[in-house]
Amino acid sequence: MFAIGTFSQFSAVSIRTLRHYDDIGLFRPVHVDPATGYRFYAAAQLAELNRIVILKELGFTLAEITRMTESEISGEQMLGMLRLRQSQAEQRHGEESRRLAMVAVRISLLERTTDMPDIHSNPVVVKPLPAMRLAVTSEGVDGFDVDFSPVFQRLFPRLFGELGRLGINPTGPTVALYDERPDGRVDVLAAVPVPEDAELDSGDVSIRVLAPAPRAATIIHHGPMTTLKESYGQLMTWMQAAELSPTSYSREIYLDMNGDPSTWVTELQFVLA
Amino acid sequence: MFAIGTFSQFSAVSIRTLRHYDDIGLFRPVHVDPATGYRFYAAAQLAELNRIVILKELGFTLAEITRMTESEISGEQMLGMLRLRQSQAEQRHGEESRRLAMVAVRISLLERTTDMPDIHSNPVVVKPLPAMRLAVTSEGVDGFDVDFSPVFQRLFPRLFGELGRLGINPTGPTVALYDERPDGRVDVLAAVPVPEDAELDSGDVSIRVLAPAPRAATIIHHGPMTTLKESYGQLMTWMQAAELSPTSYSREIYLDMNGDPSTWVTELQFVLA
DNA sequence: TTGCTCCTCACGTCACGTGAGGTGGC
DNA sequence: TTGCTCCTCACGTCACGTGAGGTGGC
Repeated sequence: MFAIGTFSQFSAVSIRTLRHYDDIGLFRPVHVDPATGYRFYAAAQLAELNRIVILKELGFTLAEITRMTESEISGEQMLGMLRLRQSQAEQRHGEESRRLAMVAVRISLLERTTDMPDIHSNPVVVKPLPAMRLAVTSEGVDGFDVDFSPVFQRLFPRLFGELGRLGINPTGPTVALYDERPDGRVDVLAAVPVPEDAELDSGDVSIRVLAPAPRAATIIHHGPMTTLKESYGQLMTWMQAAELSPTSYSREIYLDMNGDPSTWVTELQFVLA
Repeated sequence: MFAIGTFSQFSAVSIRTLRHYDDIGLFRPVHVDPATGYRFYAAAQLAELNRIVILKELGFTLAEITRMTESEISGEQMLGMLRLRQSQAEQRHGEESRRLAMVAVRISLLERTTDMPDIHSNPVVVKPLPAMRLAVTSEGVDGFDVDFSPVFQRLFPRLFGELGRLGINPTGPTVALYDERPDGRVDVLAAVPVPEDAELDSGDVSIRVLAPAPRAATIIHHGPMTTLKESYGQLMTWMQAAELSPTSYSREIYLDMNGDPSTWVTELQFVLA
C-alpha cells in the first residue's frame, strides 16, 4: 500500500485531486487509518484511477464518470456515450475554429488601418433579431443611388397619420427597411412596431410580421442620416472580411432621434444566411 | 433612455449580464434612479456594449476587457493583444483537436472488439515521468524473443547484493529497462531507485539517472510476468491507433510483487517523442 | 387590485489550487 | 527537537443563471 504522496507520484494525479475524488465518492483509497485519517492506496488501484483519467481526457465530467463506474457499462453503451461525446467535441471544436477565424479577421482589419483600433471604429456585432410585428407603408424607387429623404418625408407622415387616426400606439422605435421587388426596383418601407392585437389594412398602411433571425450583422451609427453610408461601408467591409453575406437588404432601427441629428443613434442590420 | 429590459432586447445581452457588468464596473447605466435603483441606459451606450460583446467573443476575459476600456488602448496595443489571443486560441484549438482525435481512437478500438469496453480492457494513459536516480546492473541479450527470467535471476541478486553490502536502501519500486546497443544487441537492465547522495560504481553495479520524460504511454499489467506480452500488445495497439511512437525500448515498474504472482502489479512505460 | 418590470441578496456551477492551522512518526 | 507527510476546513476561480422575497407604476 502506498501513502497518498507516493500514489500521487506514480499516477501523476495531484494529492488534492485524489482527495477530491475521495470526497465525491468517485475513487476511494482501499484503506483509511481510523486514528490519523491517512489514506492508503493499493498498486492495483492504479488501473481504476487510470480509467478515470482517460475518461476525463476524453472530456467527460466527473459526474458522468461517477455514473459510468458505479453502474458497470457495456461496450455498446460506452460506444454510444463516446459518439455523443464526439459530437459535443466537434461542436466545441467548431466554436474554437470560428473564434480563431474572428480573431484573424480582426487582426487583418487592424493591419489595414493601423491608425485606429478597429474594434473601436468597427464595432460589428452578430446577434439574433427577435420577431417584430410592424405597421408599414412603402414606395418603390429605382435604386440605392437616389436621395431617400423626400421618400421618407412622404412615408412617415402617412404612417403615423394613419396610426394616429386609428389610435394605435407604437411599441418600439421607428424602422426603415428595403426590399427587392420582382421588377428589379427597390421597395422603401417606413415602419414601426405595433401591439399584437393591432389590426389595420387601409391600403397604404398594412401589417407585416418580420420573422426572428438567428443571426444578423449589426453596427451602431452615430449622427445624422446623411453619414449613414460610412457605417454601411464599415459593416460591409466587415462582412467581406468575415466571409459572410446578407440574405436581403438592410434594416435601419432609429433608436434615438431626439434632439440634434448629430446625436442620433441608428442601428444598421443585415440578416445573415 | 431605456429601462434595462428594453436595452437588453436591443442589445441581445441578458438583464442579468447587464447587472453583472454594472456590479464589476465594466459597463454602467448612464442613470440610476436614486429612489428605486432602476437602471437607465442611453441608445448611444449600445456601441460601447457592443465593443465589450465583441471582445468577449474573441475570447478575452471580463477582467482583460475592463483593463482595455479603462485605459484607452492604441491600435498597436490592440494588435499585440489580438496576436497573444490568437496564439492562446490556437493552443486551445489544438487541444480540442487532440481530444477529438482521442475520442475517435477510442471509438475505433471499441468497434474492433465490441465484446468488451475498451477503456476497461485497454486503459492506456499518457503522462509525464519524473526523473529517477537508479542503481543498475545489466547484461546483453540477442533480442526480445528469449526468456528473460534466467537473466533477471542473475541480475537482481547481483544488484541487491551490492546495495546490501553498501548499506544503500532503495527509495522506490524495482525497475527493468531495455536499451539498444550500438552492436544491435539489447541491454537488459535491472534497477532500483536510490537516494540522491548514494554513490556507487563497482563495475557491475553503477548509477544511472533517467531524465524526466514529458510524455510516456503507460499501462498497468495485472498478474505474473509470463503474461506481460498481452499488456505489451494492448499498449502497442493503442500507440498504433493513436499514431504515436516510442523513442526507446520500454520500462517496467514492479509496483507490487508481494504475495502470489497472480496479484502482482506492473506498469509498462514507453517514452514518447 | 392585479400583472408587469425592476430591485437586491445569495446560492450554484466545475474541478480542483491554494493557503491556514494543526497533527503523528522518523 | 526538527523536518516531513498527511490531515481538515474553507475561500477563490469565471461569468453569469436561477430562484427567493420584495417593491413602485400602470
